Amino acid sequence: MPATLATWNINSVRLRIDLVLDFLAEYRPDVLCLQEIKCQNDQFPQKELAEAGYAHQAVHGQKGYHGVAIVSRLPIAETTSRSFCDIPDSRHVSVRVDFGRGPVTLHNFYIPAGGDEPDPEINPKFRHKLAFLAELKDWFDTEDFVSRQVIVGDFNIAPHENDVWSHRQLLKVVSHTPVETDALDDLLARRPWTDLVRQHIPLTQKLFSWWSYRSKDWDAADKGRRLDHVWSTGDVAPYCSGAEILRAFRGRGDKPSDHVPVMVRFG
DNA sequence: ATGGCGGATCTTATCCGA
Repeated sequence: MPATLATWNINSVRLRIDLVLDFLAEYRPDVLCLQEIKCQNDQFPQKELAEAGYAHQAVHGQKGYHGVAIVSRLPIAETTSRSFCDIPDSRHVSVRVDFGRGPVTLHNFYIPAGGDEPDPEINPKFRHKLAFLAELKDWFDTEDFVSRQVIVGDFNIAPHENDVWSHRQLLKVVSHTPVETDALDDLLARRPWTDLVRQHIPLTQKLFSWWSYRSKDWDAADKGRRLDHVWSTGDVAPYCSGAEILRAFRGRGDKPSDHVPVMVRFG
C-alpha cells in the first residue's frame, strides 16, 4: 500500500476545517502539511483532526497569520521548528516519519511572500524573503540535509516558465522575478534536490497551485502560479511514484482557499 | 486588470497575503 503526502496552504485552518476534513475523507493522505493556519497552537482544531484519524500532530502557530502544521495517520517523532532571520514567526516545522522505506525528515515551510515591490532596497518584505532564502541555502549545505529529506510548503516562488500563466508578464511580479527564481534554482541545485512534482509532470505543461481571489473567474481566466512544492533528496526521489495538484479544490465549497492541495505518492 | 478579494484582529479600520 503506497503512502501519500499532501501539502496545502489552507489560509485559516479554523475557517476551513470542514474543507480539510472533506479532503482527508476523500483522499486519505497519510500525512498532510498545512501552511497559513492563522491561529495559535491552542486554537488548532486538533480534536476534529484526531477524530478523523490524524492523531499525530506537530503544530507551530502564532496569532493571526502565518503558522504551519503537520497532521499524520503515521507516527511522527522528533518534532522541531526553527526561526529564520532572527524573527520569531512560525514558518517551519519538521518531523521524522516513515512512508514505508525507512524514516525520513519531513520539513514544512512557509517562505515569506515578499510584498509588492521586487526591490530589496525599498521593500523590507522582499529583503526578508531574499534573506530567508539565503539562510535556507546555508542550512541546506549542512550535514542535516545530506540524505533522507523531504521538504514541502508554500515557497511563494513559481520557478519555471510554465509555473505561471504568463512568463513574460510576470517577470517583474514578486514570485516570478529572476532574482527569486534564480535563488530557488540555486537552492534546488545544492543537494541536489528533486522537484517531485515536476519529476512526474513535464515542464512543458502549465501547472499551477494558486489562483488569486481577485480574479473574477479564476477557472476561465486561469491566471495561476505554482507556488507550492514538494522536494526530496536524491535517495528518496526514486520512491516517489506519482504527483498530482488538486485543482478542483480551488472551486470547492463557498469559501475555498486560494491554494489547492499538492499530493505525492511513495512506493 | 491578477490585485475590483479575503483572511484575522487592535473590527466598521488596518495589517497581512501574492
